[in-house]
Amino acid sequence: MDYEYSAKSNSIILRQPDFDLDETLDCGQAFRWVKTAENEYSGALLSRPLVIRCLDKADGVFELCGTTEEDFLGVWQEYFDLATDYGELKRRFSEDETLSKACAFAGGIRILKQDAWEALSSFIISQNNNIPRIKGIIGRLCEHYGGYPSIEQLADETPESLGFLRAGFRAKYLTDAVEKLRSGEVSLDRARTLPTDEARAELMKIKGVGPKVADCAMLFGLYRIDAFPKDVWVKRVMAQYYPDGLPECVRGVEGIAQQYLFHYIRSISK
DNA sequence: TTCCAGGCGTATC
DNA sequence: GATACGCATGGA
Repeated sequence: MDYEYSAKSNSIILRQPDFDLDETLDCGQAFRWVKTAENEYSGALLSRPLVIRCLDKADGVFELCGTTEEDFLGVWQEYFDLATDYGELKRRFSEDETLSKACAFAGGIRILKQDAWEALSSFIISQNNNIPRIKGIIGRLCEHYGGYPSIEQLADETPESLGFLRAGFRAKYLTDAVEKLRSGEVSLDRARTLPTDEARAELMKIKGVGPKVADCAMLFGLYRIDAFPKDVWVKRVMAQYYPDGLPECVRGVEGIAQQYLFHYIRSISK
C-alpha cells in the first residue's frame, strides 16, 4: 500500500488504483456518505468521521482528511478494503462478457467493510424502499442520536417511538433486531464465525430479515464475499444474462461480482 | 392516479 | 416449495 502521512495537516495521501469515490460511496452499499464537493465525500464509520477527497482521478491519488496514521492503518485501510487487489479480480471477471462490460463501466467499485450492526440495520431499512428514502431514514436516525446509534442506545425504542424516522412498517423490524441482539437470541459475533449458510439462518431469526437483507448484512457487515444478495435489480441481471446461473469465474467472490452487476444493470436501465 | 423502490411475513395450495 | 398479496412512505 502506497501512502504518506502528514502530521502537520493530520491527513493521509493515498495512491490507490481501482478506486472511484462516486462508484464506491454512492452506489447503495453504504448510506451515510455525503458528496460535499466534486471529488469529495464526508462520512463516518460508527462515530469516527472522515473527509475523503480525490486529488487525481487518472493516477488514483486520494487525501483522507482528519485522520491519524494509527486510524488509517487500524480503521480506514480495512474499511476501504485496501488490501484486496481489485485489478486482479477484474481480470478474473473479464472472461465473462457481461461482467467484463460491468467492470469496464464502473471499475472503481470497492466493497466497504462496514460495521456489522450498521450494515444489518441499514439493509433492514432498505427493503422495498428506494435509495434516496433509505438515506433519509438513516439520516434522521443519526441526527436524532448524534451519530449512528448502537444496539444499546436503541434498547428502549418501540415502533411507535421510532415514528420520527418515517420508516413505515420497517420500524418494528428494527426493534425486533435490537431485542434479539440484546437478549443474545441472535449474535453477530456468532454469525461472524459460522459457515455462510448457517450465518444467514442466524440473521434470518430476526423479523424483517430475509435472504436478501441477510446476504447484504453478511457481505457489507461481515465481509462474506461469497454472499450474493439478490435484489430486484440483480434478479433482472440473472434473468437476462445468467438464466443458467453465475459463471465459474465468480466462485468464492460472488459478492464482489454482485456489486459490479448491480451498478451496471441500474445504469443501463436508466 | 398508479406504479415502483437494494423484500419480507403471512396465508393458501 | 411455490405463488399471491399487503405493507408505510414518498417520488416519478
